[in-house]
Amino acid sequence: MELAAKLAEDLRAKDLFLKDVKSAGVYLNFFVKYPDYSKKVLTSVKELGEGYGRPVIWEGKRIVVEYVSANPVHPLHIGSGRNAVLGDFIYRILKFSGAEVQRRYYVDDVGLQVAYLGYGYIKLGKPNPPAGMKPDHYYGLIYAATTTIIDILKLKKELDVKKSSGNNERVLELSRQIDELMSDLARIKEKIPEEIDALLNALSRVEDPESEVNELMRKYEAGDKDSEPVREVASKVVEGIRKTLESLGIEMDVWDWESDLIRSGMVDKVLREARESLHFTEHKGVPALQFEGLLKDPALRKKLRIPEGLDIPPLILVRKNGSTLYTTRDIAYTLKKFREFDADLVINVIAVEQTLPQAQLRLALHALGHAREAESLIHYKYEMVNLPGTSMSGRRGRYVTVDEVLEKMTTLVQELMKGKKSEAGDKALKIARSAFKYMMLSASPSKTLVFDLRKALDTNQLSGPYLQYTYARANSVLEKAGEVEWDTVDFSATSQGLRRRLIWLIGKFPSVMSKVASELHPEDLVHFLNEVADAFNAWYDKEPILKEGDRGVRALKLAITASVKTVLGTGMSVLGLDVLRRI
RNA sequence: GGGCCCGUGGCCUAGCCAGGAUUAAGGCACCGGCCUUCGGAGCCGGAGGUCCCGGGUUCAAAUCCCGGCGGGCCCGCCA
Repeated sequence: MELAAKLAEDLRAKDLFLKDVKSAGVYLNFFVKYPDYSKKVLTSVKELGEGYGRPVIWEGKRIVVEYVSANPVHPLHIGSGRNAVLGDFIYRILKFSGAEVQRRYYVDDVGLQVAYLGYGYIKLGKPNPPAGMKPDHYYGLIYAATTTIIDILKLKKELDVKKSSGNNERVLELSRQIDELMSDLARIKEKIPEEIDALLNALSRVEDPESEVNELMRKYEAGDKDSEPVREVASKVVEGIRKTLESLGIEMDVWDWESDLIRSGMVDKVLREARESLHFTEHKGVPALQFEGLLKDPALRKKLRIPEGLDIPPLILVRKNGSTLYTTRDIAYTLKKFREFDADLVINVIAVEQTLPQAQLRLALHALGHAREAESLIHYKYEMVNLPGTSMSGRRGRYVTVDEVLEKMTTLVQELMKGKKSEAGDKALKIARSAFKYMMLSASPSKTLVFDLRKALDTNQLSGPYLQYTYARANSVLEKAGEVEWDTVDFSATSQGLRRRLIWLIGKFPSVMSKVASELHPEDLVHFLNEVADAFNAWYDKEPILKEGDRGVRALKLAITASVKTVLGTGMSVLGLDVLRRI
């Protein structure tokens, strides 16, 4: 209690827009000189404009953000959509905060998944998509069909064996699994019936398709000519993905192909480094790194942000057939990202399910002598996006694509815009994609998202457009008003009701932004902008702005409106929502 | 089995890390109002809560600690 009184005394002595400070029990009550504070806030917004609220915490840093990086085997689904939207937010907030930022997409064309697609593609005689179907959608179906058929054939083989051996329990289980896959396949077949028949026909004549896929993968990694179609089909899928990102308003600076990385010799170099490392081992007969020694050091664990209870198995570097594994290549790729951009920090936006390999990656970097890179590699995690009832699966063709969500939302927005003073063009898309991004940004990344398309398309739940609408409303008032007469603003009229609250919120914006920038939590900014929009709309309804008779008060109201517009505009553009003067 | 994450009115989401002055906040859905005035994609009012459960720490717990329960994810020569 005495401490509070003492503090009050001290604070009173300093001049921080404070009228008075009183202690009340354990609390300190601050009384702000509202006219002075308001003047400071509003003129700051006026002078700094779009720079108002710019945090300085990343000033001068060089940062690489890797995001999306979906495998080139199917279209972007809404899980990748969450990744894309979050990654883009990170790019924007870092850039706004003064960092040099580079956006990279890692095309994993060397892995097993692309080999499956390439295999099906070759078996079908390298078909082109039918007219009107995007390549990523078409080849996504081929990919799902190929993996599903191969799995069915494999299970059937086992079923035959188990039947003759009389293992009834296993027979039932296998039959059930096969039925499930058959129904997945039937669903795919509705879209590409001819291809499915051709694939079934071709694959059922192959003795062991799985090992052929593996062989194709090995050849591709080795740069064998026979495997060229793999790159070809992956490129077509990537082109489709690029289009989807474009319609989301998301661009990349660099597209890195994993196969190029291998051809550059960087992966070989990593393998040589690994063999010389103290942590090198043979695990089950193949080269690996083991981290037991490193994990015993609590200080290092902390530096590398290895979750406390996490058990880290050895990292296998090379398969028995000589091909490398994803994380092995990712070691080389991480070094490439650091070097090519001379980066202080590399942020990987990757789903939480990859926590373990990302931790292994940091440990491996450290083990190979790249301590700085290991410590400066951030895994920005986000939780999964599931569909009501099920989870998505690329291998089975069970997913909701970003394209179809955007398309449906755009149509919906167009309906709503009918009869309004809507200008044509891509405005409906801009509103729709902002609504989509808003959904992805408003929930904490640490929460699982259940994506319900019906809810996404519910007109009344389009909260992204609410911000756009409020911005357009403020803009409209200002356009009608002409210039804000800053010299005549009456700052003494700032202390009541909603004006006071609005100025308070506007003044809070810089501290909100620096918290958001340091923690990279988009949801905090989303909620703040909602507060601003709510306060502005309530105020707008209560107090006429343009019709205000008192010149000084009118100028004040316009200054507040202009500041709200600036804050909303800056906040929305950092989130990646389209800022529209009219909607 | 082990590890990590999540659990807040019917549904969704803030607040939790840095415990107090928020009477637990906002949106959807629900009920009732507001278009002769600056953009009704809006505003005002109402109803609706065991902050998953149980202990503990504290003057004070949605918030911290321990133990449960429910859901998601991981524990591959997949990524």
